[in-house]
Amino acid sequence: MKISQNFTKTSKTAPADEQSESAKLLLRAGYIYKEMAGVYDYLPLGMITLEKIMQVIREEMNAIGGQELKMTALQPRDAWEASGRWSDDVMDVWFKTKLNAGGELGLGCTHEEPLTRLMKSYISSYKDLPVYAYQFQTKFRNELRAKSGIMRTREFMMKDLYSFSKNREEHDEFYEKCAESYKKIFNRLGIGNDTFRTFASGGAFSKYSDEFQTLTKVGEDIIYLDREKGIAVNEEVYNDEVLADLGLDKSKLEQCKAAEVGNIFTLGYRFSDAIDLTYNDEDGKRQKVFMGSYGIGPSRVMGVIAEKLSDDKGLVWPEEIAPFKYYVVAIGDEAMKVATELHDKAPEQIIFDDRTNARNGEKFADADLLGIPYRIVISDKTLADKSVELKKRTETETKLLPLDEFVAKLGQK
RNA sequence: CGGGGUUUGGCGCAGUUGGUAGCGCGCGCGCUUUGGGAGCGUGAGGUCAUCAGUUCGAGUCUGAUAACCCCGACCA
Repeated sequence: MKISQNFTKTSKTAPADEQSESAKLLLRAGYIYKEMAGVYDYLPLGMITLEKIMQVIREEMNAIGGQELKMTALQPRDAWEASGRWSDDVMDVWFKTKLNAGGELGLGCTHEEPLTRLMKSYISSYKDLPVYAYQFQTKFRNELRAKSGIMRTREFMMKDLYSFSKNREEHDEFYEKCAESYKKIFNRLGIGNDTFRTFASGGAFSKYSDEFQTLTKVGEDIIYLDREKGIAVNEEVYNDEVLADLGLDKSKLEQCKAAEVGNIFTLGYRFSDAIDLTYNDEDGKRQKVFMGSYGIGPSRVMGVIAEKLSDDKGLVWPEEIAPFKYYVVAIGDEAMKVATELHDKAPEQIIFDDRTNARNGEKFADADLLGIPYRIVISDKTLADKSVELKKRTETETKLLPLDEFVAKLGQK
C-alpha cells in the first residue's frame, strides 16, 4: 500500500476521552475510529490487522478439525425461549428490537441456541459426530459500561466454536486439543509468554471452565498464577477447596491482573437437552449430544496486544499480524523510483511512504507509530552500496542489507 | 445502575465581574528548508452538546435533557 492512497492520517494527539494506551495509539495511528462508547470502526490498517489475527485463529481451528460457517447476528426469539435465555432477567446483555411485521428479535450475543437448533437438521446418527463448527461473528452485548477502548465493547468480533460430541470422553479429548490449540494461537499472536490457562467458574454448566488470561495491568480480572506450572486460578473461584482440588500450593501463587482473551466451556447437555439435539447410537438408541463452546475475541485480542507490546513511540505488532511487514521510506528521486518498484512487487508486504510533502522525520515517526516490524530506508547513499537500510521496530540499530537480498525476502512470507 | 467529572473549529485547550469567541496542532496557498513530527508569511474553518429560562445582552447565570470519561456494581 502507498501511504498517499490511504485515507487515514496519523495524529500527534489522542482524543481526550480515551484513557487506555492501546485505544489512544490505535486511534492516533488510524487503525480504528470511535462511533460511540464501546463501538469502534476498523479502518483499513485496523481491518488488515484484525483479519490477520482472525486468519491465525482460523488456521489453528481448521487444524483441529474445525469447520467454518457464518451465522446471523439477527436472532429469532423462539430459539432462545427454548433454553430459557430470552428473558432479560437471565441474559442482561441483550440488545432486542421489534420486527415491523410483528414479533421480537435479538442481536446475537452468543450462538449456542441457534447453532444447536441448526444442528438438529444435520445430526441424527453417531456417524454424524463429532462436529466442530465455528464462525467469526460480530457479537452485540449491551454492557452497562464499555471501557478500555476495543477491549470491552458493545459490538465486537468473536470466534466461537461449538463442539458436538457423542459423549464426555470424546468431548474431553477435543477440549484438551482445543486448549493446546489456543496456546499455539497466543504464541503466534505474540502474547504466548504472558497468557495462562486459568481455572474459572463453570457457571451453570460444569464445575470449571478454562479461561486464557493475558497478564496486563489494564486487565479486568485478578488471577492467582503458578508460574512454574503455567496455570492460574481466577479470583472468582479462588478458595482453599479449589486449590486443593487443583493441587496448587497457595504459597507459590502470585496475584496478577489479567485480561481474558479466550475461554473454553464444557456445556454438557445444557443445550442439547433444552433444544432436544439427539442422535441414534450403534444400537439405535437415542442419545443426547454432549457440547462445548470455545471463544476468542479477535478484536479484544488486538487491543490486548496493542496494550502489551507498544512503547512510547507507538504500536509494535508481531510480524504475523502486522498490517504490513516493511515500512519503506525513500530519500531522493532515484530512491523514490526504486521504492516504487519494490512496492509494486509486494504491495501486500510493503507500506510505502510515498508522500512528497512529508518530511523524513515525520515518516520515521509514523513508521514507529504504526508499529510496522521493519523499516526500510532507501537513499542515494544506500543505493551507492546497492543496498537498503533495515531497522527493526523493536531495535534502535540500523544495518545495511543488499538490495537483492531484500528483493529475495519479498518473495517469502 | 450508584458515585464523581467533562462537553468551546478535525484534534488538544484558554475564555476574568455576563458586553464583538481566542491559542497551539492539523488543513489551504507562497517562499525557504529536507535522515527523527521544520521556519517565515498568508488564508480557510465555530448553531460554544441540546432544549427551555433569567437578562438590554449568555460560551459565562438557572433548570432539564443528551453524549462522553473515571470509580464501583455487572460481565456466556
